[in-house]
Amino acid sequence: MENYPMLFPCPSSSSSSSSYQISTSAMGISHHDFNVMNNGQSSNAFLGLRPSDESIIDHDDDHRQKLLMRAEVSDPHQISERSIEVSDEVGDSNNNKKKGEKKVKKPRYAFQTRSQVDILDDGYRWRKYGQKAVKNNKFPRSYYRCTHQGCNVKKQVQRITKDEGVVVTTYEGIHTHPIEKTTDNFEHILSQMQIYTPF
DNA sequence: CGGATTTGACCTGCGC
DNA sequence: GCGCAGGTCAAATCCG
Repeated sequence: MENYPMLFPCPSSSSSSSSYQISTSAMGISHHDFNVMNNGQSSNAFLGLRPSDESIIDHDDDHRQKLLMRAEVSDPHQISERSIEVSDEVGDSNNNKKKGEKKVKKPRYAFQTRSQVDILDDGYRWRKYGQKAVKNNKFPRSYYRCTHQGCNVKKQVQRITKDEGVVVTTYEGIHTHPIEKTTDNFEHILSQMQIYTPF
């Protein structure tokens, strides 16, 4: 089984409606329930019955709408919490922009993880190319690029002021290559997360 | 020595 | 047009 990025926009969605395929194969999150928060309303989505399975989450046509998903690990002994934000900014496939052409934004996926470390091992190799202080946040935002040749995926990592234990990782673009480390990637992330207990 | 990181400068988009 | 904030570049530096 090859490993692909955890999330990617549905490529076959030719209409203007926005749907997303969630590939759970990359990180083996095949047995976790996802509670999808959408404008305050929640509905359940179960992602990835088997490692090769994909689920599609639809949402309505508001062009810049974001889905907020809260994921909880089913195992009660290993309760952690993370949320995934899907920013609906999928451009056309033509990324080489010429002069005067409108800039095409790539889809972005943001993950919130409760973790002591900023950099989670997601199986890809990243090179840092910038760091910037952001407004209303005492922690700087770091900018990374995938080091794989020809792969233009970027990610931003930022710890939030409101809750210093939470790291927001934003991915931009789609990897053009399989994941570089194939073993236990998601377990690795889980092991780096602080256990979250609501009490 | 080569690849990764740091960091100030520069670029760009956006709101006023 | 101007200023601000976010994003990127690239030279210097670090480090294995």
